[in-house]
Amino acid sequence: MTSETASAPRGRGRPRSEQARIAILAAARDLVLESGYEQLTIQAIAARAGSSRQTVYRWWTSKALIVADLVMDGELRLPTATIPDTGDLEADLVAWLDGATSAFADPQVGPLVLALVTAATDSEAEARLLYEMSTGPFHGALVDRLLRGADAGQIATSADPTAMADALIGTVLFRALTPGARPAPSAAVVRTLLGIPRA
Amino acid sequence: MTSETASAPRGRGRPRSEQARIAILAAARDLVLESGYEQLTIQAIAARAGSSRQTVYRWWTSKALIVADLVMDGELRLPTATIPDTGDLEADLVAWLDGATSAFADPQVGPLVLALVTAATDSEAEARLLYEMSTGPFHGALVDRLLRGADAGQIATSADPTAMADALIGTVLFRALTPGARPAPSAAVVRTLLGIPRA
Amino acid sequence: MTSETASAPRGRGRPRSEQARIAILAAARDLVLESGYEQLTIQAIAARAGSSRQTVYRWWTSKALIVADLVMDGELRLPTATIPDTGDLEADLVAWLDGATSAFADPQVGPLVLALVTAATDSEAEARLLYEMSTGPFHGALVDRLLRGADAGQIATSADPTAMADALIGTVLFRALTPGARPAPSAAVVRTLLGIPRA
Amino acid sequence: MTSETASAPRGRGRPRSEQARIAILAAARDLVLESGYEQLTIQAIAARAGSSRQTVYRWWTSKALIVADLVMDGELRLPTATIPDTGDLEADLVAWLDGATSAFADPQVGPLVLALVTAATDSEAEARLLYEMSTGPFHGALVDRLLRGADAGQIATSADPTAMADALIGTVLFRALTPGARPAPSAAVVRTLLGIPRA
DNA sequence: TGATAAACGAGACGGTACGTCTGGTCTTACG
DNA sequence: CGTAAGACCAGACGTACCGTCTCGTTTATCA
Repeated sequence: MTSETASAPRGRGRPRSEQARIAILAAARDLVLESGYEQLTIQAIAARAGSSRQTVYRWWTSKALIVADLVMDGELRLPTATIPDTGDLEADLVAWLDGATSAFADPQVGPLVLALVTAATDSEAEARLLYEMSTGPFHGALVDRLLRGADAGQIATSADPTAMADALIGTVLFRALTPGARPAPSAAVVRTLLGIPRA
Repeated sequence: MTSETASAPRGRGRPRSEQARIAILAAARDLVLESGYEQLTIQAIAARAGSSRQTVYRWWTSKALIVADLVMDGELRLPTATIPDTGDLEADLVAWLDGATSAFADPQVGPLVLALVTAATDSEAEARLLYEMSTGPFHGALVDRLLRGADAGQIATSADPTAMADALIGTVLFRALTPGARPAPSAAVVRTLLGIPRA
Repeated sequence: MTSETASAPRGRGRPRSEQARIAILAAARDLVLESGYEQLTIQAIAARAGSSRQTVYRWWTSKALIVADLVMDGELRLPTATIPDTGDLEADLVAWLDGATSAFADPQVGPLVLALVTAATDSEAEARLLYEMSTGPFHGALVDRLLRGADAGQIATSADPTAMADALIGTVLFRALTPGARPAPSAAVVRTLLGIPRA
Repeated sequence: MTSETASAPRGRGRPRSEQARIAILAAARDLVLESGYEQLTIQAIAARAGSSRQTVYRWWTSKALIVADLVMDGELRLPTATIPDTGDLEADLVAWLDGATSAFADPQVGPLVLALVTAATDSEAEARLLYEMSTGPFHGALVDRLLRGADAGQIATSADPTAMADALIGTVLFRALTPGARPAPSAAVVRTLLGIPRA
């Protein structure tokens, strides 16, 4: 899926090169993983993709949109894209939080997430777009899982599912952005949120 | 306080110009507020400060360090720098979270916080530095307040103070980075964390 | 003619802007005439030419090569580029020497010749290049004219044409570099070299 | 001798450091010999001399004046400072010309002469000063020697001593500035100038 | 089947910012 | 008061990208 139009405009001229599109996204992904979003340049993307800078500019108007397409195309595979549902909410959330945290330590994933965060700080419009494409679905899936847990009576009556989802994702962000801090264990976070006394 | 040495080296040559230091920090603050961290350039800082680029480079080696000094020098005044302590933990935390959230809407504060976040994604070293200088103290103050609340029996036994601080700051980050989302009310977040049933 | 390739490479990309090339050379010529070679900067050339500094750097790697191109492109019009041949060698040489000397007094020419001299002192490689492009042809033309005069018996048998050419050009250099000296009259120089007694 | 005052200022304060003056001139000489006049910087001179830049600026207002002082102080030892007088003018001039030419090949001398030439092209005022301090005396000594030779009947009646001196020094300049050219042998130059038929 | 049209690579264009270097000046502590 | 030290403003250096603009070329649709 491109950032311009969902499907080919089916015009008269030469059709868009799918090969170039794939090569550019792959190059962008590799470069982000190697050096981070700040050091990412259109120049380097085009060079590594073997395409021209003009071709990049023709289809994407900003670095952030390229990164957004990485998510849409599944180039960024978050191992935490789905929240497990074994019936035990606490265990599921701990597993998810641990998985997300360890994913940031993976050089194949961490830099891309930071890239999304940085791109989000560029402008509010991009932040909204990226939220809809990446963070939003996660948040929705979390709320769904929490509601199922609530139905099963696995959440304290004091807890609000949306607030819990905010806090869970926020905790992931906090851990990603503060490599110097010593975060609380995932189990402690989940128990705190669920309102379940320590065993 | 400079990024080089805490106090003047009292050497033989011409002493460092305090006026230039202040002008540079003020210029950096203004430019961040106007256009954000991404658009911030050393060139523009020096021009607005009426100093030379060389003077900036002499004392700061990166944009992130300038932003760090903004925090140290109090150029970035977070209205949430202190956590209130009225004896009612729940009310205090709600007030703090509301204050922090509304602060992000203030054009005098929000862009600076985003600048800190972006600077943190630049490199792990800068992330650690910025954590020690800005986020870290907040986190510590939160934990302190929570411990006092725990002593007063205002926290569910299931809750872990460090986990709560992580989640609270994470929630603030989540709100800051997702302007498109509709976050849960502060009261719901705090109640969820404290494990206190809805009134 | 550029300093890179003699003719257009007939490549695929956007062709080199002849307008920019001409504007840069004209700007360099004007600036040399105004302030001399030492004060000449790439920055000022680009600014006056209305081009970017990068464009200058793309085609010329040093100030000296720009000056060399001034000669090649005829921007530097030496009124002594050709040695007259009326059949009277002595008169021709006196005319040439007077012409060359008065040319140095011309603010349109003198500074450019000094620029060539200064550029030649920069490095031996540049000196060789400039010699081949500017001084060398003069020297060759002088030797040719002298040989024709020798055939006509207008040179003393003691005289060596190459030595005479060296001395004539050397005399021009001497006059150019020593504005404080009172040089001998051109007629005396030529008579001395030709070995012809004073009338 | 300094470029400021001929004699000690005899003031009240601390007297000028003769050691600094000598160290600066020596440093300037070494740097010119190593890298040429163009690459010479006040910064590098002061650093090598172990003095401060301010001290250099206090006593010399331009690079050219430092080079002028090098000549005055004998730091630049031209092996051709005196014209031999064996009674045989032709042999003396050939010896002088050969000596001057080979001196330019000496890395201890050539760069300094080129430095003088470059300094002379900087401005007319400096050219006059340098002529009076370096080239002028040479020229005068040459004329003197030629007049003695003329008295001895060793010069063609067609020759003019001043013109010959101009041409001789000019020939030296020509050789110095055109490393790519193949100059005429010194004997040929001298014979041409003297008007003496080839043996 | 040939004209048309759009995308492609290549690469030059005017810009802006980089980080470094040097030029001159100014301000301190020391001798 | 001269000196070494060193910070100051100014500005040129050469490099890297930016986003735009021709070029020649390729690959489709449509007349």
